[in-house]
Amino acid sequence: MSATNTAVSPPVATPIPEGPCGDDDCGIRDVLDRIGDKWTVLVVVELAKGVRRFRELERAIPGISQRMLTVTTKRLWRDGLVERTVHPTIPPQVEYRLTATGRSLAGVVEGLADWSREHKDAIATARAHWDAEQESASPTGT
Amino acid sequence: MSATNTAVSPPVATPIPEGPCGDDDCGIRDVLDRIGDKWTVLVVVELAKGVRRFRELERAIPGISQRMLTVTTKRLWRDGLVERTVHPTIPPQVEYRLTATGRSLAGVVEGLADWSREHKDAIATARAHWDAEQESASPTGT
DNA sequence: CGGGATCCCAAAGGATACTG
DNA sequence: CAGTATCCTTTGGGATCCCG
Repeated sequence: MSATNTAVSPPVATPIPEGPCGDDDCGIRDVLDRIGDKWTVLVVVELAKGVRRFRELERAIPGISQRMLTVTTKRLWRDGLVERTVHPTIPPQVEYRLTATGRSLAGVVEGLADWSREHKDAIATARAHWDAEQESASPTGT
Repeated sequence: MSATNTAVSPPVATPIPEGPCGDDDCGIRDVLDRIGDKWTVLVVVELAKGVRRFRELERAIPGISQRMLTVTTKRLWRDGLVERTVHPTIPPQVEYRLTATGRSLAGVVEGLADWSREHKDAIATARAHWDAEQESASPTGT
């Protein structure tokens, strides 16, 4: 099958680059490649609250498409950050829960959220200020 | 070794205010929109080491294009995370340095890097396991 | 040196339809 | 319910040229 595009099936080729620390990278790229996408951390945060089924996650994370939820959970599962329990009932029931590694990630992500809450006002202010300056510096005409 | 949580040491006690964090987002999206791109944190980490000129940053961060460095630094500047000092000499000289907010972000990012270093092996292993299982579960051709 | 402006491509992600 | 397969739009970001 010639997959023209990135579908849901192949998360197969995602290299884990080497992170030489002490000089530049530190392996930060590695983390960001893992959690820097649009939904991963939200799923992790939600799962940090307890076991969730697919639908529950979908409802708990407003705006996520079911495709992205599938992709994201699969990726987390693959990386050993979540466990996936399938109950072969009808209708099917699948439970997701964080592994120990996943929980540690949730802890770190807390630090991010914390930082965000602390500084988001300052950032918004700085941004507004900057925008004002730029506008007065380069008036667009009319 | 591990900065499991709040790694930034806020000047005033921030005991996780109110509870938007008990329902969904937490404001994590906000952080990720800011640092989730390809270069921002690398620039922040580099600037955490001291004042840098444009060229110095470019050389310190292998792979970055000068356009992305411009975009990234400007974004950080706009958000009040870096200061930008222009020396109107010939040739021009522009210095970048982290603001207090920027430094606090660098601290948080340290937590991420920390987590990455701790768990990257486990993740790589889990991933290899997963891939093996999936391959044996859906043989592509043989 | 330190950018700004443009072009262009690749990847991420949203919408929808189908299945067990 | 819990996915999978496709299609299509949006965005990120690399390459290149030009300018003060």
